[in-house]
Amino acid sequence: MGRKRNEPGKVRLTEVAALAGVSPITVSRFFRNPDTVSAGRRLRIESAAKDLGYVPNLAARALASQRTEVIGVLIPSLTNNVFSDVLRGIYDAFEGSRYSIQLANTRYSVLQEERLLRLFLMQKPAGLIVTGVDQTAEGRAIVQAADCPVVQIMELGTDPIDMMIGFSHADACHAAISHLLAQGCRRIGFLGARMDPRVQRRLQGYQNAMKEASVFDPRLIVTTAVPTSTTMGGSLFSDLLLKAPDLDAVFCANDDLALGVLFECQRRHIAVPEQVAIVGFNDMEFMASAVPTLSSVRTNRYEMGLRAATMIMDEIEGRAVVERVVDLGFEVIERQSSTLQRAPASLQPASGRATGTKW
Amino acid sequence: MGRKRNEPGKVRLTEVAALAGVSPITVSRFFRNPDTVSAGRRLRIESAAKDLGYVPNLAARALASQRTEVIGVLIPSLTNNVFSDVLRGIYDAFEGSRYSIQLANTRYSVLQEERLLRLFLMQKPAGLIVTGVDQTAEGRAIVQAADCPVVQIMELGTDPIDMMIGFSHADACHAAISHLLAQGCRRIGFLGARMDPRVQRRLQGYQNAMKEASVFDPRLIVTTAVPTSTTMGGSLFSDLLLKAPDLDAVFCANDDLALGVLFECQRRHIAVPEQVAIVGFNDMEFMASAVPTLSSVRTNRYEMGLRAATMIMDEIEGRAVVERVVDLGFEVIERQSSTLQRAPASLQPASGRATGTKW
DNA sequence: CAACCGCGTGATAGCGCTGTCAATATCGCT
DNA sequence: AGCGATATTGACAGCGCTATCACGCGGTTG
Repeated sequence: MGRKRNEPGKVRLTEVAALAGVSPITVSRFFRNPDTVSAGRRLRIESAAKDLGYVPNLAARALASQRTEVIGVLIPSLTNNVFSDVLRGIYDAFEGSRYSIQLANTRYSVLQEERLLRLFLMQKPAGLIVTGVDQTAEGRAIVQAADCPVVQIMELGTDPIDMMIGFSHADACHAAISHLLAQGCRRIGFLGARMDPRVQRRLQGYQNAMKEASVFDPRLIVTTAVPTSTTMGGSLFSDLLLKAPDLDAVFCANDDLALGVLFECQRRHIAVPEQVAIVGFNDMEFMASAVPTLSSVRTNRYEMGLRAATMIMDEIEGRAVVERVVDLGFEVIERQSSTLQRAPASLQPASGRATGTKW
Repeated sequence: MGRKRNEPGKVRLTEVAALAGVSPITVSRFFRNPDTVSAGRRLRIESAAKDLGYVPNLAARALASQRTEVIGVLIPSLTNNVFSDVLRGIYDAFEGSRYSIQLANTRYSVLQEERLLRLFLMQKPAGLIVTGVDQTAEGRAIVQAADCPVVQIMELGTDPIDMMIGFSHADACHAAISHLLAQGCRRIGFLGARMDPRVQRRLQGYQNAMKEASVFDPRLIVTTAVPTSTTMGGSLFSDLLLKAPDLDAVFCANDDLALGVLFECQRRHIAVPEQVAIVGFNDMEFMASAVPTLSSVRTNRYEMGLRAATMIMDEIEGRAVVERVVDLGFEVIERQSSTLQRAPASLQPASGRATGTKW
């Protein structure tokens, strides 16, 4: 009965301890906090471990210590480059730290998200980063059960699970529309793909801005549930032209769409910005090199990832995180595609940053 | 001495077993393989687990069973969308399976890669997916020590660690240059950024093709170590124009560069393809919607990820993987940007696929 | 009809590490 | 010299699960 013992050739803490002439617990301490071990033993342990090629067993460590150094990250999509920027920030922040990242993608499904959160829970993660504020009640409960620091990223909301970092998509879009209105545009179209919660909020910002200026017209809105792409930008724009041939500007909920609109304009010989102004969203790198250069709304995605990760680490390591809801703001980048002769570009771009609650 | 016992309120296998009126080991079996437990107990265990909100402890499972269900994935960059396509394939393949993915990025550094492999080793991964064939000897040793299925992706090589899936970058580039030569181009530039091993191999393919056609000229090559971007495409092209004002075509080692070249041509009023033909690499989505549409070399990135993951799972689960080195080939997609009047586009695009060894 | 098989179940011991507490060594100070 | 404070080390037990073997039971086999 029982299981067979300790196959030879296996290198455990015990083997290292034997070779170094110390007790196993001292070796354990050496790996966790070298400073607590005297210099002499430190050297002996170090060389013993190297000689034997010792590799710590993370599972045993996690079981004994009742915690892990795994940070769970939940994002809706791997394809959308918006998230790769955020991820880069997250990975950069954890780089060199003892934490490792477990990445999962929800495919924009809250049920999937729930399932993945449950999976994360089995690992007893040290921290969680989740996208958006639209978790199910069940999802929130699971996160709470994980009993670890949590950061919601990408958006802001009134009821954070724990911590939160993002910006107001509605306000950002509102600012972009205001810019177009200031340029004299009145028939401003809205193109949106995928229509995830954040794009919905941009649409809300658009509607508010248009209504405030008394130029709202539902025919100016064209959306699709299909994911964003450059080609989709072209076809949504074609649809829009049918519904509203008199339009003078287009706001695109993604830069991919904006690029597609630009190409479609080139194809149809529509002058940009003279006949149709274009503004995108996210300020991807290519926007600045297009011809004409494309206006967009800059969002601080890399910084968002970086700071979310830092907030998690601060919280774990007992450094009080005072700013638990961070508004990173945005900036409307005015380029040629939305700069009309009749109203020369102002030198100070409109930018938004939280001063207190929502701005 | 010792540690305090079993705090109450904690739900372990034992608690579920007690409520269901069976032994803990039966509950363990139920979770691992429900079929081995009789129907009556199965139901009792199921409801007991649900009532108590039981969550298995992965660390304990891993420690006791001496294995995990973690697949380690090493890629050089999160920003480069080439890898996000591969990743999507990998995630899709493991979707719904019991495996979870641990993703790490090497930032194109073999030392970093070594460090990350060592980290993976501590988790006793069930499988590894690594990018490229240029691991250090030390890195290969670590991978071998992991004693699990390994797939190298993105390229092919003569000495696989275990399994391999990719295509020949040199051949793919060679085919693209052959296409341009067939169109009558002779002064074909090469633009490359980052110059990682795969881009180096594309450059090699370019050089071979140009030399075979006796039109090689080192002044036609412009590269940079800086990462690729659309803006970089424009500036590399500007550099190239200074070195070789008489060029009639440009091959770009990335589609981002190709887009940048197109914009730079628009800016300088250079007619594409009449004055300068353009071919990119990877066939990103936007290439087909540009004006003019941009030629590129299609690579099967999504399928590569999908199949790499499948190979890993097959190997773990004992299904023999016979095709251990898979050449996915590529396809030169001829679009307007490289279709010259003097030589109308052939209806059958050049495509390459391995027939035996290297083709 | 004994021997045998296979299924479902349980008892036991152990996976490799760390939390806890105790013991000892070292040091500064009165 | 004597005392407490601090640094360093060790013993022990246990983290929650599973590998292994043992056992009972009904059915098949020669």
